[in-house]
Amino acid sequence: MDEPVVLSDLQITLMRVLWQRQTATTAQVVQDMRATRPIAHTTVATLLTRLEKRGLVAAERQGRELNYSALVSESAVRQSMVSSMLSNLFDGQASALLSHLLKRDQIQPADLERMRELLASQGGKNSKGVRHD
Amino acid sequence: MDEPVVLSDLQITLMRVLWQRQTATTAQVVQDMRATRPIAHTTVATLLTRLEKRGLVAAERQGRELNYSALVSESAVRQSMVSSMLSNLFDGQASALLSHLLKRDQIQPADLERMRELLASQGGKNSKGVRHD
DNA sequence: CTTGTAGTACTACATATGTAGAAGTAAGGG
DNA sequence: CCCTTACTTCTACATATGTAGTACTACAAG
Repeated sequence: MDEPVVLSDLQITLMRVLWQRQTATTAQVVQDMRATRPIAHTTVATLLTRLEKRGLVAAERQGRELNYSALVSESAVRQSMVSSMLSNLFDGQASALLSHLLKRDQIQPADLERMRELLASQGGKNSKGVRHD
Repeated sequence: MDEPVVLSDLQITLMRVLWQRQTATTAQVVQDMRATRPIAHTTVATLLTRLEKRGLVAAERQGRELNYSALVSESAVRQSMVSSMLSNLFDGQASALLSHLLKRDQIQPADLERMRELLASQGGKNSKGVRHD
């Protein structure tokens, strides 16, 4: 297993662009990121370079442009960040996290419904068919 | 509302000591933190000073010692960290987070049961009895 | 008193991160 | 061909963080 991947908010915002578009040039990343907040082209370039140095994204030359693509999956990042938060703040108890969610975050009714379904479908008392993707 | 409180893992580890013991001297924090990993007394002192500067803990002189106590609740920290992660990684969908938990983290059966109870007690209003079984 | 002990305060340094200007350069429009 | 545009690369700097040594000091044990 690779080490846990910890990313800052900004880095996640950037990675999300790469996860959505399979691959993206710096300019495209910039464009998407600007949907949220202003940021300089060079800033994004720096971020990408650093992420590349860290082995989290791959850069491929396309003429004079660079085409970036993610080397870590969104799922993997979620994995390490969630489990880190879980063990750090909730004693590793998923129920504690859920409890917090229910108490503090206003959840859309539809979302709540979806959560119920998820739990229902997730093995009852005897969840024999353990599957993972 | 205060700004969102973002803490590093190490800082959380430290805060947890303060949350558990109502109040603690540097030495006590050091002791508790050493339960997990080695760390120098002065390092902890530095961390505490910085957290104080940030207004997250209060220091009270007790002779030549300093007695620290938390100024932010664990709940508040959970709040900001969870909601940040939620919006950053899960599009703000609690169900997506839950789904991830169910898929990727191995949850104790008892914990799973507890989660079901939580959801059951939560939204009687909107649950239209959509049962899956 | 003398001295070790333990505590705080100060200083230091490496790394990560956010931020972006400046310099260099290739490519397209005339 | 020349200039503007669009890119990358380099350099720079402030802040946060992890880590801890050194210096100073009060106090307890002889």
